[in-house]
Amino acid sequence: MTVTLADVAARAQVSPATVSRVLNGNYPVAASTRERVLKAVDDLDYVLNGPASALAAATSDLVGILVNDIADPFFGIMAGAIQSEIGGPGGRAGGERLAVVCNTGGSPERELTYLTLLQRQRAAAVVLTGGAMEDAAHQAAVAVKLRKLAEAGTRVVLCGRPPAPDTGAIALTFDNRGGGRELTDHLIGLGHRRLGYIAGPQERTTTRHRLEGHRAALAAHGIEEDPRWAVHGRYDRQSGYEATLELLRRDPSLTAVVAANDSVALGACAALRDSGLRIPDDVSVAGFDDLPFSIDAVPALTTVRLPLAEAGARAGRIAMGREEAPPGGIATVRGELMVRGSSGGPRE
Amino acid sequence: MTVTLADVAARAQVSPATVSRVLNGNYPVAASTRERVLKAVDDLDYVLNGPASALAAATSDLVGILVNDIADPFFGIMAGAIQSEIGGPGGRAGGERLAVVCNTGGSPERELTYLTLLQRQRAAAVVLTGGAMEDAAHQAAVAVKLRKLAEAGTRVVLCGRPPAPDTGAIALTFDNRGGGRELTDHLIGLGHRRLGYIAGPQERTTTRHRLEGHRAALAAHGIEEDPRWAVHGRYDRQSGYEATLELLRRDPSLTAVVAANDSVALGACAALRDSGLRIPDDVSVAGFDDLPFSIDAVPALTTVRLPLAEAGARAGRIAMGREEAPPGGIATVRGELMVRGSSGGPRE
DNA sequence: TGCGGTACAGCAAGCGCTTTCTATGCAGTA
DNA sequence: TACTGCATAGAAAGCGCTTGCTGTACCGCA
Repeated sequence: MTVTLADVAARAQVSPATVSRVLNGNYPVAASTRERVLKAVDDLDYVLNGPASALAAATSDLVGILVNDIADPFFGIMAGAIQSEIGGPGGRAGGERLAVVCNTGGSPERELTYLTLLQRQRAAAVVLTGGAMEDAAHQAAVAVKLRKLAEAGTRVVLCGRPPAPDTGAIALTFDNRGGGRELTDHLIGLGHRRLGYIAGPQERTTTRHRLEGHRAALAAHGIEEDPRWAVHGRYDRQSGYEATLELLRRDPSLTAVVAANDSVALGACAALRDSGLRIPDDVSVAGFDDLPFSIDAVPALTTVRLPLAEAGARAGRIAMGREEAPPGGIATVRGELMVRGSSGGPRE
Repeated sequence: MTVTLADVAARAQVSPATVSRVLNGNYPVAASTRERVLKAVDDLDYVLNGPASALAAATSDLVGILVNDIADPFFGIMAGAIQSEIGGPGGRAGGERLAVVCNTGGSPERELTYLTLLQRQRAAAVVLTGGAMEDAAHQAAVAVKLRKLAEAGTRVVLCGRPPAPDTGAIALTFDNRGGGRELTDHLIGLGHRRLGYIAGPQERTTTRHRLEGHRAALAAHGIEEDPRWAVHGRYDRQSGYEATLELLRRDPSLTAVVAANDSVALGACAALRDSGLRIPDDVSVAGFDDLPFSIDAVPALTTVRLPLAEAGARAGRIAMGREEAPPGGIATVRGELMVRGSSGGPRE
């Protein structure tokens, strides 16, 4: 049937132990022997049995990356950066690792199940990306899992996600609150006083933090927020489109719309245009994240750039133990305000 | 240390065999015993050892999805659809599977390494998405691997990728040639005679097929292509921007630019605008794929819609054996021309 | 010449699970 | 009462690999 270590050993006239050592390169083997073994491996097209190896060595070369929505470039960019550092194939260092990304679709159950699955596989490391759900029970369940993983020797890193106290997880957190505040500060600075806000899904840390930043800016400038000015939706374009129409219906006098992210902002732009409003002359629009397409919006989107690739790369290195964890196990990654054409002074 | 099957067995006062049977549910176990076992599992927080299980059962619950660029929604959308059908957690059927996506970054070596890694893990199925590299040696190497995988019982499905003859792989192929042809037909129909083409990376089936479709349309209308009209680049926005400037430099009289995909088209739009040209009044632009953001371009992008999610879902079902393979193991998935604002008649 | 040291190579004991085969108990049947 | 058959449960043999420990040469040095 399939070729085993023993087959290779037989062909190379050595013991299985020697073959294993040649393959792992962690024990001295005479050059001539090594060559003989390698030749046999090649001749037989031998492929190591991963599960058997993992079982015997009590380690695995699997690294899991959890994302909320794999179809969203926000996660894709981070995942790509993480994966490239994990070394996967082609990465610089060490044994080859299977860096795999798992799509939770924003579902708490799936998140938990994936964690269990990775725990089952005795993953070498796990990176969780993006905002967390705020349901208390779920958070507790995740915390327990993370602690278990850490105890079992799996390195756990959070990238773009708030810290999980007492779990041993390293956190690279995005300063969503600060970014949101800066963005709204900018709009207020331009003279806006009536700002709509399209928030992301309820019960998500990212959603809440960005909204809090927005409100902090309003408060700092003594602007009282009208409850009609905030709408919740999903993190996608269509949601932005619908929410904007709703906002316009509720209060046509709005002069600016702040969106939870760039995709939502794009939908907002479309809705405004379809409503016969010019950007930014009639209404200013702002996004968040600065995804690649945002600069191509017309006008180009004012937004907050998050260093997704850099943060992902760093998370990947930390997960691989190739970079030291930040002091206290927590680092805050700041965004950068990108002022572009979609924001301008309010109409008269 | 970690809890094992034996620990659970001891606590439930049964043999390890019984615990295994309860967990796998493939053998009659008295209800009372089952409950006792389940309780013990719960009490001890037992988590199955994946590698051990895979070794003993000679099967694995891993399913691999290979993508060329995880940061590109083109792949993200397909991967998400595949994964949701694989069942991963939350999926409808059967035992939980770990659907993992692997990012090759378009590198042949990484593609091969990932295949080996998945082979090593004795993956239950593998789905390869997107265009293939056209290097003969590489294609042969991949073919060999795919055959090996198939022989070892791994189901192999190609999604949006040309068939791989004699490998036993099921192929769901996109009709890139037909789509490209239809798109250019449309532009020619509008009156264009001088069309620039921004192709994707060399040596990629997708690149070649789309370009062939374009040329077939030109030929069908008796238009002789000027060699200056085609430029190769990457599948991203920046590449589209640069290529468009180059195209404009080579021949300012072009009245239309056809891009290899939507991201490239977006870059093209930006370059045209920055060059003081209006779309579509001065130059028409067309993309390919119809990614979500394409409709938000200004003007909205004329493009070819590929049913990425549908194809992915189908590939996922086939990989899980939940849907029958198409006759002959090959199915062609057609695109649909989406005529929007970015294309219009040529300027005088 | 003899002995410690070094450099390899092999033996064999698991790693934690699955599964075949073999009990065992008890109900049903003759 | 004796026997067959079914429903469960357990014993034990691996699955293919890693690794601690045990040789066995052979070298250098005293």
